[in-house]
Amino acid sequence: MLQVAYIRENKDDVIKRLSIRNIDASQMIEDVITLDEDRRKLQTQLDNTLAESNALSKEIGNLFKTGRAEEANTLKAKTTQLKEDSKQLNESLNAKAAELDELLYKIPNVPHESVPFGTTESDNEEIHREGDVPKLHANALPHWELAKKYDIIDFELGNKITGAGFPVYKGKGARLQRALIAYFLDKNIEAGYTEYQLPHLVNEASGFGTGQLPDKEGQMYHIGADNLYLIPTAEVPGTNLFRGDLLSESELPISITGYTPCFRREAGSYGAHVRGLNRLHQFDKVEIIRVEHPENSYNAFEGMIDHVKGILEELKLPYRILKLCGGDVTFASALTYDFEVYSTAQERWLEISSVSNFETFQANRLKLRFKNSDGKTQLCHTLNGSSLALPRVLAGILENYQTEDGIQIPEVLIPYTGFDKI
RNA sequence: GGAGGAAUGGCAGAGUGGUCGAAUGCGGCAGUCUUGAAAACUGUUGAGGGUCACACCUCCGGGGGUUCGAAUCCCUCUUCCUCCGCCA
Repeated sequence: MLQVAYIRENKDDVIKRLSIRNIDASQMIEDVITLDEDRRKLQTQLDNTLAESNALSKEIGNLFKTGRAEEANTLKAKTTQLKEDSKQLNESLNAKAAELDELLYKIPNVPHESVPFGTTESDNEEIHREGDVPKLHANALPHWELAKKYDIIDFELGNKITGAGFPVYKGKGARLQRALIAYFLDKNIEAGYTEYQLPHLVNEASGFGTGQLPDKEGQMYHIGADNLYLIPTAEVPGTNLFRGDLLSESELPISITGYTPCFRREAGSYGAHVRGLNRLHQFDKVEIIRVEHPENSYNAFEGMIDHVKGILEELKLPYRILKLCGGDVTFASALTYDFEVYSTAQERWLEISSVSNFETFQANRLKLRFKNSDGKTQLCHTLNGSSLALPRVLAGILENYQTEDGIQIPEVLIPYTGFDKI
């Protein structure tokens, strides 16, 4: 959520930069400013009314104490009207504030100045490409065929016990999966991240904190009986760890990593290009999360990009990095780079990581602040990225490392798997 | 799941109807002393809104209520602790 004070002071700039997302926010911004003015006027009126009745109450107390009950009772009568006024003012104030909040929830983050204009993913800007696409043998298969051939992932079993999009990993498939998780976590720890094990269910307040609620409610699985949500990403519990905190400057930066399963409803997305591991309702992911000093957040962002690059290069997977255009950058993000691995057998790129700087957008909702060197409280910047999302990395490995007589295991993973071939 | 107790500032902990945004201790910050540091001493130290700055307003787990007035009384929710039951 953008800060009202920021909108007020940078009105034209906010409108201009939101236009990079291909939206005309001028009316919304005007409305925010008007609503905010109204809200402050009501607040002042309410404050004055309360001040008056506070003063009267104090006087009444004194009168009672000095035994002048009659005078006190006269004053009491005067408070009735004030009470009525403040009640009404309070109601209008709440209504106005709710209206303002509702509008603010609808305004996406202001993109970073480097974000290119664009309307769809075809306008994303490729900024880096690395690794050679292997030449596969004539009988090369897509990963869902390989999974069946080597009996390492069973999609039908998942259908039986849960439904589509809940694969069952078996034997070496399960071990490879576990190896990847351990390898990613170790790489992250080596880079200075602290490992966390996080809850897989979160409450409503957490959903609001990172921005999944109220807008994207339909993307999360909801447990009605307990009013909890299954996490769509470790970002939600991981970032909400710091909700409401007022940190000292010396506590920054905070860098954490965690492995969690992720649950996404992905309503309506069925078809050829979501086959196999390409899109699932449950998948595993290792996430990196940072809470940063605003002055350092873009350094941190670059560091996260280099870190993910390093992992992909060790795995020797061909990948590219896209800078997302205004139309594709997510609601809460100011700048997002996507990593994609080339799936040789499918002849297409698969997104395996998304690294974002949210600047103060999440921190404002989370009330995540720090005390700066001047002793002033200031919002932190939050960032996160996948390192990495498992299924598509697995798809990439299976497809790119396949040979006529089996699938090679990337060298760095062998110590984790305990075998070098499937 | 049943019975009881509790929730106060960064932490510990007092406060049971007005003078309480809140004693005291620890911690933090600044200063004195010191070559420097420690110790000691002195001062200072919650958050949000509002204002040019003051004033002023809100916040004692969340929400609601009683009262002229609530940290304090009532209702409700959440969380924690103790005991019992169940259990990986």
